[in-house]
This record gives sequence, structure tokens and C-alpha cells, in this order.
Amino acid sequence: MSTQRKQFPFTEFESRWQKHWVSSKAFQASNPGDPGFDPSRPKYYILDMFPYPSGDGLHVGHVEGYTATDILARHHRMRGFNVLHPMGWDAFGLPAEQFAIKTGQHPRVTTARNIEKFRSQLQALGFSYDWDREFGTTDPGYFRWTQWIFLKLYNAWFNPQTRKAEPISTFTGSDPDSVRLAYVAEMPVNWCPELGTVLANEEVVDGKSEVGGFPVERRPLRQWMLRITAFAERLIEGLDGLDWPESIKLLQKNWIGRSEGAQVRFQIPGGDSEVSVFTTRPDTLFGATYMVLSPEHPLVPRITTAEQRAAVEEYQKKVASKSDLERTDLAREKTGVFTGASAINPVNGEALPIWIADYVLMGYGTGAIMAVPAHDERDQEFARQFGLPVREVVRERKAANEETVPGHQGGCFSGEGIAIHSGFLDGMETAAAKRAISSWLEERGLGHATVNYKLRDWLFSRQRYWGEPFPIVWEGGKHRAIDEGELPVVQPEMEDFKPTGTPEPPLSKAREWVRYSGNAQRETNTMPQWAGSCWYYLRFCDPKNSSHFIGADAEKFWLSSSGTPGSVDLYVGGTEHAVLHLLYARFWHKVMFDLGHLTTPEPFQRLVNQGMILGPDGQKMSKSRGNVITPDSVIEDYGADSLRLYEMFMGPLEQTKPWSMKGVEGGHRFLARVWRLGLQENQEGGWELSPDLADIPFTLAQARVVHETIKKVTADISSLSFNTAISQMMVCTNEFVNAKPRPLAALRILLPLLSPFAPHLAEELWSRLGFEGAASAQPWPVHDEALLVETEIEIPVQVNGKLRDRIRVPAQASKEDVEAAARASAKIIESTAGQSIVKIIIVPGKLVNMVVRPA
RNA sequence: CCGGGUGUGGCGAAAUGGCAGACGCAUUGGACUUAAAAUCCAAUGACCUUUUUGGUCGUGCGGGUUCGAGUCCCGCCACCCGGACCA
Repeated sequence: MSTQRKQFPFTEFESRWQKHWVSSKAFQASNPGDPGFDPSRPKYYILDMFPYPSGDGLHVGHVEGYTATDILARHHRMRGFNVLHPMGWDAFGLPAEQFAIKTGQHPRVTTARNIEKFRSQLQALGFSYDWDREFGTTDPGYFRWTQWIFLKLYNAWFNPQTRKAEPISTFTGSDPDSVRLAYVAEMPVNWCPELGTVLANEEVVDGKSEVGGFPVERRPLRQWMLRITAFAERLIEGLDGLDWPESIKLLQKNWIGRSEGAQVRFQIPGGDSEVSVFTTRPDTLFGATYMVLSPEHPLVPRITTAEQRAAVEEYQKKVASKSDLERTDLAREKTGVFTGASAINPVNGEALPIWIADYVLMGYGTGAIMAVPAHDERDQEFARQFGLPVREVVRERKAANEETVPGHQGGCFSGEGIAIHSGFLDGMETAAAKRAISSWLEERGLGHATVNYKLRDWLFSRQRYWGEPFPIVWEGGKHRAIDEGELPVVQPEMEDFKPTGTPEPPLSKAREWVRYSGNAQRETNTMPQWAGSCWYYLRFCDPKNSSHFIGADAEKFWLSSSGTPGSVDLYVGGTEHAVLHLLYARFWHKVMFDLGHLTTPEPFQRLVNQGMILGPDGQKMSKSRGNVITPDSVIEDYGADSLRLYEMFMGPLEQTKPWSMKGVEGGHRFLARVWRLGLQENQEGGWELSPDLADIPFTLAQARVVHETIKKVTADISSLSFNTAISQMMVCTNEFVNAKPRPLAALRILLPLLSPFAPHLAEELWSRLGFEGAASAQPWPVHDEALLVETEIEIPVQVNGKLRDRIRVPAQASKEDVEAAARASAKIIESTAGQSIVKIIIVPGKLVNMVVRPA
């Protein structure tokens, strides 16, 4: 702010209250069994998304979400809820490790420093977290249980009969390792030479690493995987019971990518090979004119003919070196190579040439397709490129009165229609043809109807130092779990945790640590950052428990006592976690639920995404644009309350909105006006009680505004409409600014209403006015509906929908009386002159509309 | 290309199908002041009109439903954010 003098002494009292709240544990939540726990109060678990404590500190986007949840937490406490509102740190992760490598400082040191900074910034905003529950994912007391949960996954399988995770002991097959929820597989993975690590698909953006933007290539490697695909169906079904934005549910559904179709097996003559394909259009089987395998398909070397071998291998090599960006560039021309082999189309015995092409992905379906160029755009493009035949087998259905036109102009027809040139399918609608061909294939053992998912198993290992070590040892080429009693498995102290430059993880350099026993070695991979953030909301319920990951009583009370499938009542955070974090957490939660460790099937009942805050220039905030607003600087100039209030006043929580310093000043001015309702500045520059204050009753008008304010603020907080709640408090404040004498009762009601938004100022004023207790501990005010009823109201009178006059009528006036009053209006008589009144619409208490027509 | 979101004054925004623009910012005028800042009061969608009383138009564009549409339906446009050869 440009002025030298503060409008109110926030620098002095804000930090004082912050210290008081922390040292008095003002917002501590008690668990069942704790002294002071009151089971008659319902629970409210409100959670912010776990922050990664980066070196840059908090930004204004964090503040937006955190302020919203803080308002709700404070509001619920005042309404008598047991409120669980915790905060902690998602502290493992690549940036800390990268920084450590660059500076030579141990990531533990920099992580601790960043956490310090984050915590002090959060406390400087007056958020009402229960700091006794704070923890970080890097605390051995926490990751001990992350490792424990991994062991639960390792020792469980998905029973397709019960559709549930069960202990591996219930598996009756011969090879339990083939069904574990945590398993080892040789997988083509994203290897980033620069980072010296493998990345998850999610961490690769446009063929480059999300962190650092380095090129990524594909390599087969032995990896730990989590069998999330087994839960695909349940992860879709579970969404129904959740109060999430529909757009987020859709995002998750699309990510899981369920599609119904069929698997079809094609024999390859001259050998005992066959190739399986997945197709959503088995009805077009007669239209297949060639086949394509992914270049990585294991069958490729076996079927390639001698003449084609050189070309095929060259193509495979070229594809392998391509980044994902190049490979998925839609604009580029299709490429591919003929293998020399053919497969037999089971429906008509035709020989189909088998090609390899990188537009077929190994990771989806079976990594092979039957190409139907007449009815698939990609296949058609490829067929054109290489001069392959096109055969039409679906005719577009035309409107009844039109002549049906076989053949198509230009593009290709990929919709549903009527089967043609398809033998026994001819004349069938697409849906019927799909059913017919599926059972035809099944009867002959050539295929079957099936469901395929886009979702893939979760690549769960990383070649890094700063993550949770696996509680696994290797002996004689086989993995086994270490004893639960040996947890946590802590990383060794290492001087050098740089990547080895090979896929060998940094931990492999700690020779002593790796040697577990005479012939057993520790697993040297570490878990991804997602692991720690997958279950932190559970630990917050019972963070100190050293014998269980969460105690049964705490679990029941905080997670399941509201009777919803979800556990956390409200979860607020950015859209960037719409898919991965939320999906992973739901997956783990379901496993723990199946295994009997949790009593709810879903983690987060209600989800809200706060919108992005743009820079003052309307652009995304970024260092390079130089438009970053830091909370620290705003707090310094205007105080924490002003920052909180402004961010809530900007607009709807979920909307993207630009920053305005002038807007901050407006909020600041409002708070100053509230301050001056109670206090005035004396000659020495100190603040004393305003002489205008008096213990007098409200006027009728004042009482109405106050009770309207209680009503609206209460309703608006519940609907997360913080901006309109604030504007109503402004209206209320403006009502009293010039009231002399000014009823003390106004502040007695306004300050508790304001306290969730601007807790420091509310508390300070409350205590200076000599009110008893704390503003934040007052019961939430209740409005008196009787004070809101008006005796006489003004209603608009329209003629043909256009406003012509306003009339005053008693609030309880009958329709007849209102009509009479409207007809009596001079302006109405004038504007209806010479016309006949056809109809009169009267909405009681709202308006009158006269429909007239020239007479 | 696909999906999602948004479009209302100079700006951020309000508005169960019922008086469009609450509240805030900015601007202008006034009060207070030696002066300024702060504060308080007033005006502030556009256009027309003879001051006024008044009138016309107005929620991205084009249609529709309705006594009445920012709001509901159909068809477009623009911008923002995601995803992307998923067979």
C-alpha cells in the first residue's frame, strides 16, 4: 500500500493471535477416547490437498483453497462439529533430490528447511489446522506404514469371482506371484538418461520429462507394478456415489477408458502361431483387409520372413529411438513395414498380410489389430499410404424416405449401420451384428466378447534415492517380503546419491545396506511420490499410532460416521490431480477396504477444485512472465486477513480469475471499516473504543439487515459462495457506518460471522470490545425469520413484459387486490389505453404482467 | 480432432424462468483539510429527449419455447484448460 500509516494495526495483532492459536492448541481435534472428546458432536473432516513443500514457498493459488477450507472448518466448529482439519507434507520427490544433487546437500536437510518455510507461511495466514497431527511422508514413523500397505498389496490378489482383493493365501493356483497386486514385470518403460531414471507415463509430457523437460526413450526394464487394472470396473462404479464435479468423474472414466468389444484369434499358416486382436467392431470382421502388429509385439521376430527381416528390424529400431512426441504426432504420415507373413481371417479364410506400424500401441488391447480401412479412419489412412485394399461392410442408414446409397464419398464411415458383404451378418444392424459374430466366434473357439480398458497397471518403482525403499529382498532370483516387524526400511545415509547413469538405482551404491543377509539383497528401487500421498488422509485421523496405520475407533469416527461411501467430507485442491492422485488413492483405499482395514469404500466424498488465479495481466502466473504475486508481499502490505478476504471475494471458488491489487485494497478498506465500527483513533495514534457505541436495540431497518446477513452468510458458506457472503457483510457494515449511536449488538453478531474469513481482526476487535470468550469460539448466530418479513412491498408491473410501473402493496395482499392496484396505476392506464387486456399474470410478491392486444 | 469450462458495464462480478448489473474496483463531483492522504456523501450500462417527468436498446451471434429468457431448447462463433493414432 502506498500509504505510510496502517488503516488498522494488523502487523501488531495478527502475529499475536497466530502465536496464541499455536501455543494454546486452539484448534486441536480430539479423537475418540481422548479427554474432552464429545461423541455427541458430528464429525466434519475437511482436507486440503497435500502440498509438496517446494523451495519457492506458498503461492496465491494455495492460499485460495486453504482459505476456503479454513472458513468451512471454522464455521463448522462454531456450529458444534468435531472438525478434523489437518496439514502435512508430501515431502519425498524429485525436486528435492535434484536440488540435493546440484548443491551436495542432503535432501533431508533441504526438505526440512522447505517444510519450516511452508509451515511458517501457513501460520502467518492464521489457518486453523490442528498442528499436533502434522507429519511428512519422509518421516520414518509415516513411511513405515506406507511400506506396510505395500506389503498388504504384495500379499493380496484380486479374486475375479468375488471381485475383491483377498489375502494371497486364498489363491489356489500354482503361481501366486502371477496374481499379486504388487508384482514384478519386464516392461517397456520411459527411460530418461538425463535424470537417470525411469518415469511413469504420467511424468512424461510431449515426449519429454515433466520435470526438467529432458528427452525420454523407451527401454524394457524389470519393474514393480501395481495391479490397478483389476479394479477398473469398481473404480468406475464407485464414482456414482461421490459428490464430485461431473467433469472430474468424466475425466476419470475416460482415463480408465472402458470399451466393449471382442477378442478375435487369427491363425498364421506355416507355424503354430496365432495373433489375437481386440476390436470394438467385430461386426466389421468381413471388412478386414490386412493386420497390424505393434513394432514391439513379441510375435514380430517369429513371423517375419527372411526377405523382410532387414526392413522390419530397421523399422523397429527407428521406432524405438523415437520420442513419444514424434510417435504420437497426429499430423505426420503413417509409417509401417510388411512382415511378409499373413494371417487367416476366421470368417472367410482369406489371407491377410501382416504389417507392423507404430500407430498400433503395444500397451493397449493386445498390441495388434485387424485393419478395416473402410470403417476406421486410421486404417484407411494407412491403407491409402500403402495401397492396401478397402472393403466396405457397413452401409449407412439413411432416413426412411431416402434412397440408400452404398459407397461413401471422401472420408470413411465409422458409425453404426447395416452389415453388407458380410455373409451371415448381412442385413443386421450393427448392434445385432456384433452380438451375432461374437457368439459365432465363441462357438468355434475363435474369440469372445470382452471388455478392454485404456487404464494400465501402475508402474510403481523409481530409480531414485529420495523415496520409500521397498520392504522386499531378493534371494536366488526371487523376491520376498521382509517381516513387518522390520519396518520401517530406512534409506542408508549416503554421501553420493547421484543417479548411476544406468537404470541401476542410486541405492545400489550402498553396498552394506543392500546386503540383507548372506545370500539375500535388498530391493534398490524406491517408490514413486504418489505412494506417500495415496493414504495420508487416513493417517491424519490417528497420526501418532505406533501399532496400527490407523486405529479402529479413529477410523470409524472420522471416516465412516457420516454414512456416505466417501470418508473425507470435503476435499479441496487443484484440477491437476483430477486423475492420477485421486485414482491411485481410490485404488489403495478399495484394497484396504476389501482386506478389512477400512469401513468405507471410497476416500473422498465431496471434491471441489479451486480455480486458477491468473496474474494481474490475465496470464498464467509464471516466473518467466514476471507476473507472480507472492502471499508474503501481500501479507506485509495489507495483512493476512486482507489477503484471505480478497481471495474469497474475487469470484466463485471454482472459477479462473485474474489478480487485482486494487481489489486487495478494496477488501482491506472493508476490514478497516469494520474496525472503525468499534474503534476510533486518538491523538496519540492509538485505538480506543468508539464513543458512538451504545448498548441500544436495533432499529427495525438495522435488525432486518443484520438478520438478512446472518441468513445469507450462513447459506453462502454452505454453498461455498464466499464472494456473495462477503458482499452481504459489506452491506451490513455500510448500514452501521453512520449509525450514531451505534448498537453494540451489531458487532456482537457481525464479528462471529466475519471471524472465519478474517479471524485475526474479528478476534482482536472482539477482545477490545470486552466481549467474553473468543470470537472464533462463539456459537454461530441464528437469524430470526420474523424480522425479515416486510409489511409492505414494492412490485413491478409490466405490460407485455416491459416494465411500466411499480406499485406498493401490503405483503399479504391477495391476487385480486394486487390486480386492482395495478389497474389503478395512472401509468398502467396510460400504457394500456386503447388496448384490450387479454390476460393478467400475477406472481404473488413478485410481479404483475398484463398481456394486451390492440383493441 | 475429441472432451470440459467460460462469454453480462471501463474492470472483478451478482441475479429459485419474474425489476439485469447487488457488492467491490476504477472514474467524476461534493464535504472535511492551509493542502494532501485517509475518511464520509453523491453520481456512474449505452443511446435518445426539450431541463425534467420520460423513452429506446442492452447479458458473444442466429433461431425457438414462454405472458415473461442472462437463466430452458436447437444451431453457430470466440477464448481458456485438459486429452490425444486407445482399435
